[in-house]
Amino acid sequence: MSKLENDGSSETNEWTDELDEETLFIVTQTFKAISDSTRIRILHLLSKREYSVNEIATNLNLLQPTVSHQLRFLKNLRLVKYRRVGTTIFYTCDDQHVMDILQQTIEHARHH
Amino acid sequence: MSKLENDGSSETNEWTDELDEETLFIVTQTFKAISDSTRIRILHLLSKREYSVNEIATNLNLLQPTVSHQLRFLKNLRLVKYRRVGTTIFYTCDDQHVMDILQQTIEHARHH
DNA sequence: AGCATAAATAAACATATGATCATATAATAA
DNA sequence: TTATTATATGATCATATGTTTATTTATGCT
Repeated sequence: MSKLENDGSSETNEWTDELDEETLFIVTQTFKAISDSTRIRILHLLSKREYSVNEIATNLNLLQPTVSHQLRFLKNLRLVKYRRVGTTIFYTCDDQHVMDILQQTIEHARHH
Repeated sequence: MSKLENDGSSETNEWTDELDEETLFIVTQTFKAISDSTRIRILHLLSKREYSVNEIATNLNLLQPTVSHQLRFLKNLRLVKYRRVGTTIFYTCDDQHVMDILQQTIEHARHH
């Protein structure tokens, strides 16, 4: 039996398994999302409460289109979601796993 | 008192604290290291046991300079370490925190 | 020393990425 | 409908990143 197959007859140790293309893609995309300082600052801000695009721009001293662009990136990866109130759009975090990893790593970095 | 200062008179909630530049830099660098498919494949391979540069290249079907290049990146961030045996250099993982996060995220990605 | 093997480095190139400026769209109010 | 506000989108540009080819360095062997 090739090591790419698995008939279920034995324990599967996921840690030592080969990485398939799709998994690899998801993982790279996930980490790319949180490997840019602007996106990290946005996510970190949103971890507190919801913010509108303009509020994010003001708070982080960024241009509105910059924020909008990065929010689209985060939205495509379903890391944030939004709700509309009139012409204003409020964004919030939508992936606890990623936020946990981010927070974990921020604390790890601070302690060094 | 500015919010950048802290006299220790109150509880410090690190989650809501501002992100200082240095922390931000460390975090971005850390995630950049694991947001490239080649580096992920190398780290994933090294999670099993130590490998020489050539073994990595052969296993992952990469050119030797490509592997060497990425290992230097990982070494600079102290994510891997090495030992020399003659002309051969064996690399191993050297950051359990990052390896944990990587493995966590691989499993998270696989389950979707 | 001369040669072979393993790894590192340098230079060149193509591609990806993020910020910015200008403009378009959407919702609301007058 | 027109004006206003908030957000999104498109185009451009500069920079960053990853791979490749060629070469260099380091070690060990005869």
